[in-house]
Amino acid sequence: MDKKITEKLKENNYKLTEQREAVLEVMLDNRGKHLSAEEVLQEAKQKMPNIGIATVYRTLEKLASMDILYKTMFEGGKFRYELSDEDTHQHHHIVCLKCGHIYEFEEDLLNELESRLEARGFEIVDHELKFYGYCPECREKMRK
Amino acid sequence: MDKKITEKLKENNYKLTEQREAVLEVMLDNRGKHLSAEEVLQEAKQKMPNIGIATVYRTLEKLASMDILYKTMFEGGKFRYELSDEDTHQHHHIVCLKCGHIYEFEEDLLNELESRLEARGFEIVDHELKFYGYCPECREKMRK
DNA sequence: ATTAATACTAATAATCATTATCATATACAC
DNA sequence: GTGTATATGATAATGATTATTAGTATTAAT
Ligand SMILES: [Mn+2]
Ligand SMILES: [Mn+2]
Ligand SMILES: [Zn+2]
Ligand SMILES: [Zn+2]
Repeated sequence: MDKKITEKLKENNYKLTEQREAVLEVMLDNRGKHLSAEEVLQEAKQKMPNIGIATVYRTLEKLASMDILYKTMFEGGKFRYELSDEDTHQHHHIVCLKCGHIYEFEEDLLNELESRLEARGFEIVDHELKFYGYCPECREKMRK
Repeated sequence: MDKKITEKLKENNYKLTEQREAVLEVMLDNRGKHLSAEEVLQEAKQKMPNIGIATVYRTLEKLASMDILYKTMFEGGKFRYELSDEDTHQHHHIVCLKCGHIYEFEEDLLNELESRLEARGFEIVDHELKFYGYCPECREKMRK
C-alpha cells in the first residue's frame, strides 16, 4: 500500500476497512487503466467475495473527492476511475474511435488559454481535454 | 428554417415530419443554449402537443449524427444539445462551479497539440475542452 | 469490561436518463 | 391514389447511480 495514500486517508479520518483496502488495491493494480465501478467490483470480489456494489461506489466517490482517484466520463455515458497523477498536472486522453483504446499524453499547452480566461475575470480551477481520432494501429489496419 | 440544414436533411434522405420540424425550430430558437432532451420536449410540445419523448431523443440523435447539432455532457449526468458551429471550429466551454452557467469561448490553441499527436501517428478528428472554475459575477459575490 | 455513540456495510429498492419494442400512422416515390 | 419503407407515441426495459434500511464493526466514554 502506498504511503502517501494512507497518510491522506488518516488526514481525512477515513477508516481503512477491508473493503476499502480491496478497492484501493484494485486501483493500484491497474495503474494506467480506466475502470468503471462494475469492473472495480468484479476485481475487488476476488479479494473480498461479498463486497457490494454500493460500497464500491461509495469508496470510489470518496477516494475521488480526496484526489486519490480521478473520475472522468468517456463515450458510453458511464464514469471511469483511475489513479490520480500525484504531483504533476493530470494528464489528458486520446480515445481511438475504432478500437476504443484510451491513450494518454502529458503535454499541456493550456496555460496560455487559462491566462486569457483569467484576464477576462474567470478563475479556472480545472480543465479537461479529450481528443478523439484513430490510433496508429487502427490507421494501419484501415489502410489495407 | 435554415437553408443549409434543409439541404443536409435531403442528402441523408430524411423525411421532414412535423415533429422533426418542431425539434429543429426549438434548437434554432435557442442558439447559444445547451438543452437537455427533456427541455427540448417541453418547448416542442408548444408547437406539437403530442410529440413524445422517444421521438425527441431519436431526432436529436439523428441531427447530431449529421453534425447539425453538437452533443456534449456537462456535470449532472445528462447529455445536452446545441446548434453546431457550421463552418468554424466548434467552440469550447467554461462551466461556473458556483452558478452553473455555461460560458463559451472561441480561441483555439490546440492545433499545436494536435500536430504533436499526429507526429506520433494518431489521426485526430475531434477534440473537446472544458474549463471549470468561477465566473466573474460569482467571484464578485464571493468576495463579499 | 460494558455501554453508548458512531461509522460502515450488504442487500436491495428507488430514481433517472436513455433505449428498445411494437402496433399504428404517415411521407413520399411511383 | 396506392404501396411501402420510415417514423411515431406509448410504454416497457435497461443500465448506471443513489437512497434506504437494518444489521455489524469500531471507537469513545464510563
Ligand atoms: Mn488516464
Ligand atoms: Mn456551447
Ligand atoms: Zn485504435
Ligand atoms: Zn458563476
